[in-house]
Amino acid sequence: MRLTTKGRYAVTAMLDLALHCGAGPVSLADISERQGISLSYLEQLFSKLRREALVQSVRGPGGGYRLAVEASSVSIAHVVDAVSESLDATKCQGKGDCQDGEICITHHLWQDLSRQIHDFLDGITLADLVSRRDIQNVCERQNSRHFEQQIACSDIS
Amino acid sequence: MRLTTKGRYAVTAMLDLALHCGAGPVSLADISERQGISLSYLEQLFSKLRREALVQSVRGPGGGYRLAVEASSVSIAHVVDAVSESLDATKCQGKGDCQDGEICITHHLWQDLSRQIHDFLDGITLADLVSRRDIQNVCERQNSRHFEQQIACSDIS
DNA sequence: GGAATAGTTGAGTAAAATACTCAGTTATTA
DNA sequence: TAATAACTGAGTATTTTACTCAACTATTCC
Repeated sequence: MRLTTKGRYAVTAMLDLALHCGAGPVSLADISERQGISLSYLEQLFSKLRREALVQSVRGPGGGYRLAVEASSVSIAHVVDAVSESLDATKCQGKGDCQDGEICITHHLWQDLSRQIHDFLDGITLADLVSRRDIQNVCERQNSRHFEQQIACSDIS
Repeated sequence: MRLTTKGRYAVTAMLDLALHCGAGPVSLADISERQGISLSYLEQLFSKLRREALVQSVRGPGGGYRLAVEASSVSIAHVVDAVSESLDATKCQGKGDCQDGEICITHHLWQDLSRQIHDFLDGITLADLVSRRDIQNVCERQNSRHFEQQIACSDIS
């Protein structure tokens, strides 16, 4: 199992999208600047997020991305999964052939851990995060650095 | 955060130790054979486990390793930690300087997840695993492949 | 005392994954 | 038609993983 920059970036970008979706599509350039993620890397991640039907794209000037479904329907587990970071902690990806085709001695332990992590992240949606005070604070600080696109985080329902 | 082969191997080896500690020290060669882990790699891992005072070594013929403390006092979190796999899911290792010296928008989420994982693995000890029926079954199968060292898993209290 | 055993240490390394960059294309709008 | 911004695929530097190898030290048994 691994939760690295890729999964973290995907969640960060999706949350940025959810926080700024009040005024039409959000461009990757904006997300890149606000969240400090390379534009080219975002393009790769959003390619996967779009294939998983988590976001919709709008091309051309003024275009960008918007959530394909409501923020309250997007779980963090789904986002991490979409960029193909496995939340599975077992060696065998749950198949049970960890040691010479048979189950290894710690298989059930990692299986239990995987369930624990998945259940936790599946129980949190983007909407949950948007409504958190600590996250709104960080968002406002990020906005205040970019006057040209100052959309209050609290604009979003 | 990452939980890869390194952490899994460490837990597997420690569990093997706990399951076979009935008859004196257990050699890394035995663990290597039973669990399918390279001997040289085990040496590296046990070097760390010894520094963390989780195991004691006995040199010379008939030597090997034994648990330095009771199996009921060794949590899985401690073992994973000993081989320096971080269970922390944040980018900043909990410091809160994830984005240009300030907190990033998803910091608290990853912090919550880290606590979740840590609490889960800290609540499980080697003794807990030793007493699990499914693990005893796997252990017995592994033993039956090595007649020369057939010590029933159930020998251990 | 000498041989065998088994832990101890440090350096090195092949393979894989991560985290990107770059160059170019396509669709849309002003 | 020019500008914008999504889309795509190939390539690549860096890091990490998962080891190997070689040498050394301590202990036990004969």
